[in-house]
Amino acid sequence: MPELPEVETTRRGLEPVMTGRKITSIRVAERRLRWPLPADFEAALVGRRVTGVGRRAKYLLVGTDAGTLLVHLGMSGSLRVLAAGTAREAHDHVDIELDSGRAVRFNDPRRFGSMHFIRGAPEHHRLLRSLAPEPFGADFNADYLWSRTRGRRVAIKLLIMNAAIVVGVGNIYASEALFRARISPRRAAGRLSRAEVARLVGAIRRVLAAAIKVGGTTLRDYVRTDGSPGYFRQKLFVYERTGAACRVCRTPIRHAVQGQRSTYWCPSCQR
DNA sequence: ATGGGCACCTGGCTGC
DNA sequence: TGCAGCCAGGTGCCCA
Repeated sequence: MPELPEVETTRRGLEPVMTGRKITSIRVAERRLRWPLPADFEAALVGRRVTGVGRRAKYLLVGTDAGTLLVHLGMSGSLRVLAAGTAREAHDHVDIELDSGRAVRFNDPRRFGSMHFIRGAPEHHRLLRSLAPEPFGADFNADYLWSRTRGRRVAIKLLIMNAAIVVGVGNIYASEALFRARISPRRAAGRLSRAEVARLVGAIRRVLAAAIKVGGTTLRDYVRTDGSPGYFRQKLFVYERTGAACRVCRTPIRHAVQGQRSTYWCPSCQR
């Protein structure tokens, strides 16, 4: 699902709805998420006041006066804002009801998503402490990516999807960023030139920013907090376009599997 | 350390 | 119509 642009779009939808509100009740229909919800999950959250909604990598961090609710959307998760009491549908697993009369509802058909309540500093949580720099952060730059690619034989596409190198780049935006940087996804990371590395840093930033602007990419399950889709799908150059004409040079887009994930690229534009 | 592969889960689509 | 097989925005963990 959701890569950084979809998670950031969700964050922006939740922030004005949740900040300053008190959590009046938590209704759980399914505890078996990627990690089962603990027995004290509801009690830990009820009565807490939300201080803000942040994001780290593809995680949402709902800050409260007593700890942080950590949410991951997995492959198929979404969070929607509804009136409290709206009838539940398939795969609606958790409702967070607020004192405004609204509810934030977690839906996730595949249940690869997760929720945790963290009492201490979230950055020390095991799921967050080893994460690489944010793509929009000053510490993600050409010097950094240059040093992290040297000596690496993995394909560059797999490297930029590695959350120990840079966070937020998933299967769609990895292919799209490499197209925009004119680099073949199959190149060994360590063989990229300095100029190519610099191009790639810029391309990752630009494609993620452009996707955030239009609410992310909806392929199947993802929706924004108001239920509307993201519109970046119309701007994809290569993802899921196997055999179609490259939008730049008309060469048929190619497909291959890397690390058990589909990769798409233009064999003419990308070298 | 690095690289490769599997597992978790449900639904939608294809082809026989 | 039924069903097997394959594919899908992620990532933690295990093995060599």
